[in-house]
Amino acid sequence: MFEVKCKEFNYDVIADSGQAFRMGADGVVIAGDKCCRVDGRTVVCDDADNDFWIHYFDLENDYSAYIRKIDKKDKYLSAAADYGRGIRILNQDPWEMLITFIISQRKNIPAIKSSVESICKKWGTERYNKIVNIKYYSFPTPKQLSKASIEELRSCGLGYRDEYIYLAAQTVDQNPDLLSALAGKSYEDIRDELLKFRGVGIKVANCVALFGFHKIEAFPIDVWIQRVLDMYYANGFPFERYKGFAGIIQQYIFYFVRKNS
DNA sequence: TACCAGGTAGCGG
DNA sequence: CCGCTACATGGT
Repeated sequence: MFEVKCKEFNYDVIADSGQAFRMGADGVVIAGDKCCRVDGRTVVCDDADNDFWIHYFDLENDYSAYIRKIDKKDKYLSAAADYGRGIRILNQDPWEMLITFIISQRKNIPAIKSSVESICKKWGTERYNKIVNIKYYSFPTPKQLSKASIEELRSCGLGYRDEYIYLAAQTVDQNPDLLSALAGKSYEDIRDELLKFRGVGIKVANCVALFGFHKIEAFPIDVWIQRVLDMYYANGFPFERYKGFAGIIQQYIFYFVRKNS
């Protein structure tokens, strides 16, 4: 258990910002095989996991510095950043991001959460955390998920994505260091390697780079972001101004447009 | 009940 | 390089 010191931290906003699919409205977060409960600025967890959660919530970084760089003349972006105060780009597991964002394509967020929970319940490990006082299922490891057949995967509501998940699980299970080897590489190298997975296009690759490898220069463009670019930035989005951290800007926009549509 | 969802692959031009 | 379409399923 520990207290969050930074100013820019709002659990409800983070949990509803579409980057993690196992953060509940009740404050319970499941990541990999760990869990915690967030109550305001208190993170309740095993003390042995304090450092894990500090990194998970990216508490080492100062988000007010990014907010200050936003062009005040840009009314839309200023409003978005104000509305999404307390957002942080989480440091999530690359494997978990790869699978969940392959699932995410052409699905709404409640449907994504539902499929992810089904997969965890079927192939994850049942656990109990006495500090948080909950029973939960860990996210399946590549080895665990590699045991799933395409038919079993489809029963989790994956639709045509069943084959994508199956192939990704086989690939990572047979190349256990494939994803960890990417951790220190550049955004471009990571993106290009992710694009080799079947079912991973530019948008999913950018989400995995951003949320799984913390490459904050990645700028995923989904239907919502595209709408904003078309409506408010018809003459071009100022990527140059936000070079190096456009992914954080993107997250404010995504949360803002989705909550106000 | 239609319509849409944090898209991608495969195709034709 | 573009634009177009099929794709399975569930949420609203």
